[in-house]
Amino acid sequence: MRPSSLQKREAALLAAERQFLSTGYESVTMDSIAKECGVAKQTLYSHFGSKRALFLELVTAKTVATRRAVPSPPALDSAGDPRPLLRALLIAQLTTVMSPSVLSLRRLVIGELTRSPELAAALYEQGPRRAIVKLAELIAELRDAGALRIDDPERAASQLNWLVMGEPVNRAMLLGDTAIPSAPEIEAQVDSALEVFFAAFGTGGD
Amino acid sequence: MRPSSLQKREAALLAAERQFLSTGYESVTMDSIAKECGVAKQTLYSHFGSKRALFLELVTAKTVATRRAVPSPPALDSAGDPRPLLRALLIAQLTTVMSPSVLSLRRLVIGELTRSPELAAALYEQGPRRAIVKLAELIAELRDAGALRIDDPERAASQLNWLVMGEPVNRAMLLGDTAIPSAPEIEAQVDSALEVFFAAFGTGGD
DNA sequence: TCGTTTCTGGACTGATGAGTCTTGTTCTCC
DNA sequence: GGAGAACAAGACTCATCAGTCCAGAAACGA
Repeated sequence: MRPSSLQKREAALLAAERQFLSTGYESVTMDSIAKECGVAKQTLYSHFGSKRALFLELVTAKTVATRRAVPSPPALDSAGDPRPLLRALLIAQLTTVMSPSVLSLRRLVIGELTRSPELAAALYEQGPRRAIVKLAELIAELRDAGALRIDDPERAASQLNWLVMGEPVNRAMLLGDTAIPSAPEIEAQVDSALEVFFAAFGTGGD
Repeated sequence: MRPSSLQKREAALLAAERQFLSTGYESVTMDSIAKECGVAKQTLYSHFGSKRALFLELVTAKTVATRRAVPSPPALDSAGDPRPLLRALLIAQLTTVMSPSVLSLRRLVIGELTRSPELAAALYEQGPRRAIVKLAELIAELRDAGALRIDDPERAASQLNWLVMGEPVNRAMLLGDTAIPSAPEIEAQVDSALEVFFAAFGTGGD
């Protein structure tokens, strides 16, 4: 294995990512990928075997990379105000989801659902499912610390998650990247969701 | 215009709908549509002009048809319990959205976003946007009747909408039609959303 | 029944794109 | 410096598909 071989491989994945994410599977050609990353078409085939295989590898890698980009919930520091913790986590999650490349990946995978249900299932597990599980863990801790009045943390996590994500994700899916909210808008979205959440589940003040 | 001509046209749209919704735009051929509806390819072209035009007409018609399938909120009958009204409307909306053909349409349009942003924008307006506006109207009435404590009915409507729709829509987008909830599950989903909503915005009892 | 319009069936064109093959070149390691 | 692997460049095969063309059959209106 030549060292330059790996570089070419990375360059190919990068070009493939850009093209697949921006125009979908069908309308991308192996020639255009080869041209963009300055590599012979044959090299693509010797590295990945087929267009489909390249696509699968790309999407899988991107899915995993995105999962890693979402931070874990912060440790619970004694009995401080629970809201800032939830607020920070939700802002981080929403900001990650609202990035153009994550949105494109989501659109791409949804469009390919019939052809590659495994990709979509993986994205579901690594994305929203995982986010909600993380959220549920934090919510359960807060409940145990007496800061929330909640029966089913998992359900509450899902509700809070979609209270935050529903509108922005739906808009971005159908209206494109111009509908991506700014940082202050993201904060406002999280804050108004938390108002509802704490009005429903909060114990003490506010 | 021959009467049989219209029938052929309808048959063509039906076959096109089935095929486009189940496998996406690119992988459908004019030959396969012609074959399925028992019509010569030339007839398709004389009716619709091109594959793209057929697709656009199909999706537009289907979008409008779906909008019409969602019932309007019922009239406010004096000062009864507000919950059954919201409950009935939300169940109807969620049930409509959770039908296989509506879900497929949504997936299809999302996958074609780069190629046809107008279609996606139209779906957004006729679908979620419209549902939320309807919901906001009802919520505003309930607020005026003293049943809810709410500043911004439109925002509250969006929150309630995604409290109900978020989880099921996301699952159906990524996990396919096997993730469609049953009727009792739909009711349970609406009920648990309404619990949160009324805990946050309700005035009196409960 | 006659003339017109519409449909059929299938052949045809032209373009495109996945995947292969060939020839020669450039690395890397020994 | 030489052997073998990985690469470049591009020609080539083969299949598919949108859209056209045409000759004949069928349906319609008057």
